[in-house]
Amino acid sequence: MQTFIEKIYSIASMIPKGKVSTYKQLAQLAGNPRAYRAVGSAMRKNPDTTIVPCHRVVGSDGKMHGYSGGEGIETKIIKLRNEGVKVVNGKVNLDTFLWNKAPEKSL
DNA sequence: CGTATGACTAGCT
DNA sequence: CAGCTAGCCATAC
Repeated sequence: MQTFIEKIYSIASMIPKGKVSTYKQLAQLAGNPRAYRAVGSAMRKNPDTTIVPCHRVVGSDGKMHGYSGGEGIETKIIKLRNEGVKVVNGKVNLDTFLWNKAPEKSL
């Protein structure tokens, strides 16, 4: 059993390209929907952005709160756009880019 | 073990 | 809509 944070890394690392997830979402998948605060701490201390695409993690409103890499938010937005995610007004349309942990086969 | 911090979220003004 | 407060959890010191 690793720390809660390590679990977060594992989940965050499996977020598909062109999709984003929220801190609360990760907390839920980790098993602690109330630990979204710890999720943010994990991202902040993230050991490697290459294995932990924290730039694909945004807030509940699709808004980004911070980023430890590059220029910070700026870099985060650029990375998302490079992944195909449209960032408008510094926010992401969760209705379109929110990562569904269970991609339904039909809709 | 207790205190302090943080990339959060929801509610109120 | 924007700004602030309170509640919340895990980690670091």
